[in-house]
Amino acid sequence: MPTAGQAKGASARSKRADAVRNQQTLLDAAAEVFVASGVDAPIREIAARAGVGLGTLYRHFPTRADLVTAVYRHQIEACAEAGPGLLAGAASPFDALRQWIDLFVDFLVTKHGLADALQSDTDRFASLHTHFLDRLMPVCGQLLDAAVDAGEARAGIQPYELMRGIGNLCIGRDSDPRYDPRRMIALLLEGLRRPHSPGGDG
Amino acid sequence: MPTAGQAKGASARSKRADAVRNQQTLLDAAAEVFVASGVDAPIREIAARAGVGLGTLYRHFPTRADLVTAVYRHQIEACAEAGPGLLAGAASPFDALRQWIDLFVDFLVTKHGLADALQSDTDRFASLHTHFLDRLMPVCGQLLDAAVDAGEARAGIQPYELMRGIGNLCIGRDSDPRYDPRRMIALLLEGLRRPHSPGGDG
Amino acid sequence: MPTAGQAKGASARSKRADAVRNQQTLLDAAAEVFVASGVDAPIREIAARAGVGLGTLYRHFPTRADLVTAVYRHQIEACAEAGPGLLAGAASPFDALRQWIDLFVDFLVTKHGLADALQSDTDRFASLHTHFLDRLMPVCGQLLDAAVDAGEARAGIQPYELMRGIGNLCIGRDSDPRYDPRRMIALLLEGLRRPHSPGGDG
Amino acid sequence: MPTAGQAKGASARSKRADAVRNQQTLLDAAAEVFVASGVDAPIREIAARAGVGLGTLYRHFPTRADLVTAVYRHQIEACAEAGPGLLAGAASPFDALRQWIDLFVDFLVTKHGLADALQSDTDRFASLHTHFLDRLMPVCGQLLDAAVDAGEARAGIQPYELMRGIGNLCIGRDSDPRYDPRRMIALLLEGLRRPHSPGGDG
DNA sequence: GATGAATGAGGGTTCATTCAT
DNA sequence: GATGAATGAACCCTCATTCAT
Repeated sequence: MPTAGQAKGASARSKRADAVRNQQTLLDAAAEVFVASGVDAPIREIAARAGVGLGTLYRHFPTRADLVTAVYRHQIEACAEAGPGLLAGAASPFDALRQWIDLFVDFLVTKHGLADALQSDTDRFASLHTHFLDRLMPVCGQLLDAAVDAGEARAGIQPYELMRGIGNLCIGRDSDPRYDPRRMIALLLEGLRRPHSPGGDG
Repeated sequence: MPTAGQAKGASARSKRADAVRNQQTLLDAAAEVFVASGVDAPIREIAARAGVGLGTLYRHFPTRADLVTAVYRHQIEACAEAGPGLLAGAASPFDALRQWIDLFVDFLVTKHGLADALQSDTDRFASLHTHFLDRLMPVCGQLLDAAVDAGEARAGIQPYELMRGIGNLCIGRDSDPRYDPRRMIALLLEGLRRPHSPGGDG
Repeated sequence: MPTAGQAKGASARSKRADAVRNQQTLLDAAAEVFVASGVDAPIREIAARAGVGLGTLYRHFPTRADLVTAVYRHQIEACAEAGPGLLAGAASPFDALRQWIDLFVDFLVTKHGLADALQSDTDRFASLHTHFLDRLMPVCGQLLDAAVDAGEARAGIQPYELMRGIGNLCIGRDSDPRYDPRRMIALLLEGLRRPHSPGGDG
Repeated sequence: MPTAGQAKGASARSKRADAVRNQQTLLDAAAEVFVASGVDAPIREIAARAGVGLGTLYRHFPTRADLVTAVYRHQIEACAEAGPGLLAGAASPFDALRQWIDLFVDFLVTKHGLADALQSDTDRFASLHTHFLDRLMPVCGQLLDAAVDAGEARAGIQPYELMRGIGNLCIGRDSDPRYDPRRMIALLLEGLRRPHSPGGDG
C-alpha cells in the first residue's frame, strides 16, 4: 500500500507507464513496418499499425530519423559494446575486426532498407546518420587500429570509409538472391588484410 | 504548296525527322538534368528543359528507366566494347579486369545518382537494370573468367555480384568527401586477386 | 461553522491558493507569449511557458478569449476608469475624448495583435469582444456625449462605431513602418470635431 | 475544313480555350467561395466548387495571392482607371478623391475578407499586397496631390497611409450591423479636408 | 505525333481539444 | 485539480500519369 507520497509517485509513474507503453507500441509497429516497407514507409502507416494517432507518433518521434534511431538503438548499442570484448577474446585483432563487421553486417542486412537510409543524402535521416557514426565509428576505429598495429591490416584506411563501404555493400540485399553482401564484404576484408601489393602489383 | 502525295510523304518524313530531332533533344536535356538533379529528377523538368511536351517525352520514353538507359546507352556500349580490347592489350587478365572496372567506375561515379538508381528495388528502373546486366555482365564475366583461368583471381565469384558490389560501393559518392569509392574498390579487387604463392591464402 | 469543515475548508483554501497562483502564472506567461507571438499564439506555447499542463490552462480559461480578456483586464479597467477623470480635468470635453482615445490607442497598439483579435469575426474571441464593449463603450459614450453637448463634436456618431473605427485603424501596426495608426486617428478625430460640412458640403 | 495553318491555329487556340474556360471556372468558383468563406478558405474547397482537381488550381494559380489577385483584378483595374476621369469630371479635386475612395470602399466592402487579407502580415498574400499598391497607390497619390495643390486637403498625408487607413476601416464589416465603414471613412475624409476659412483650423 | 492541362493519390505537419491517470 | 498524452481533422503541396485537343 503506497503512502500518499508513493501514490503520487505511482500516479506520476503510471502516467509515464502509459506513454512508455505507447512508445513501445510505436517502436514495435515501426519495426514491423520498416521490415515490410522499408524505413521510408509513410508515417501514417506506422501510426495506423500502432493503433495510435498521427500526433502521438509525432510527439514521441518528431522526425523520421528519431524513430529509426530509436527502433535500432538497442542494436546499435549492442554492436558498439561488442567491440572491446571481441578485441579481447578473438584470436587476433584482425579476427576481432572481422567478427565485429559480421555483427555490423548482420544488423544492416536484417533491417530492410536501413542500409539505404544510411546513404540517403537528404537530411531526413540526418540524425540517424549522426548517431550511427558517433556511436560506431570509434569502435570500428579501435578495432581497425589494433589490426593495423598488429601488422594484420594495411594502414591508411579510415574507419569512416570502411564502415561506409560495408554499409554500401549491404544495400539492396533483398532485390536479388544472386547478391549476397557477405561475399563481397569478405573480399573487401581480404583486400584489407593483405599487405599492400606484395611485390607484384604492376 | 506540296501535292497531296508529296505532302503526305513529306509530312511523314518531316515528322520523323522531327521525332528524331526531338528524341535527341530529350536525351540531351535529360543528361543535363540528371547531372544537375540526379536521375530521380521530376519528369517535367526534363520535358521543360527539352522544350517539348510531357506527352512527347512519354511517347519516346515510356518509363524513366528507358530514358536513363537511352541517355547512357553510348557509355554502356563503350564500356562493353572496351572489354575484349583490354583483355588483349593488358599485361595480364587481372589487369584487364582492373582496367575495365576502372572504366565502369568512372562511368558510375560521373553520373549523379546513377549508381543509386541501379540499386533501387522499385520497378521504376527495371528496364535500366536489365539493359545494364544484359550488356555488361557478359563482358565482366569474360574478363573475370580469364583472370580466374590465369590463376590470378580466386574462383567462385560471379560477375553479377562483382558488378553489383562495385556498383554499390559507388553509391552516394557526393555526400561526403571522406568517402572515395575507388579506395574501397581497390580493396575489393585486392581481395579478389589470388595470392601469388599458392598455399598462402589460407 | 464546520469543524470537520475547517479541515475541508483549509484544504479547499490551500488548493485555491495553488489555483490562484497558477492563474497568475498563466496570465504572466500569456502576456509574454502574446507580446512575442501575438494573441493567436498556440495554446500549448502559453501552457509551456507557464510551466503548467494544458488542462490547467483550459480549466482556468476555457476559451482563448477568456485568457486574452483576463490578461488585459487590468488595462481595460484602467482605461475605463480614466474616463471620468479626464472629463473633469481636461480643457474641454473634446480634449477629454481625445486623451481617452490616446489611452485606448496606446493600449491597442502596445499589444501585438490585439487590435486584430478584436475584429476577428470568428467566435474565438467572442467573450473578449463582449467584455471590451461592456466595459469601455459606456465610457466612450459618456465622453462623446459630453463633446457633442458642448458643441465640439458632431452628433450622430455612436460610441460603438467610433471605438471600432479606432480599433480598426490600429490593426497591423507592425507590418509597415510607413503606417502610423495615430496619424489616421488624428484625422478621424479632426473630422469628428468639425461641424458637419460647414456650409457647403451637400 | 480549316487549312493546315488554320487548323493549327484553331487547335492551338482551342486548347487554350479549354484552359481559359477552366481558368474562368476557377475564378468564378473562387469568387463564390471567397464570398462565402473569406479569402482564407481552403484551397480544396475552391477546387471542389470549380469541379476541377487540386493540381489544376495550383497550375493556374500557384499561390493563394495569385488567385485572389486574379479574382479581383478587373475591379482593381476599374478602380485604377477611374481615377483620372474623376479628377477631370468632379466639381473639385477633393470631390474627385472622395468619389474615388467611394469606389475603393465599394470594392473592399463587397469582398468578404478582402480587406482583412490586405492586412495579413503573413506572406501568403504578399503578391496581392504588392499588386494592390503598385496599381492603386499612384492613382490615389495623384488625386491626393491634386486636392492638396488645390488647397482642399491638408498636406503631409501619404497615399499609402491613407489607403491603408481606409482599408483598415473596412475590415470586419460583416460582423456587426452597427458598424458601417463608410461613416468612419467620411469622418476621416472630413478630417483630411482643409478648412475653407484660413485660420479657422488652428 | 505533339501538347500540356487535368487529375488526384500520396505524404508531411500543426494544433485545438478531450480525457484517462 | 493538475497533467500532458492522445486524437485526428484540416491544411498544404508535389508529381507521375493520362487523355482530350
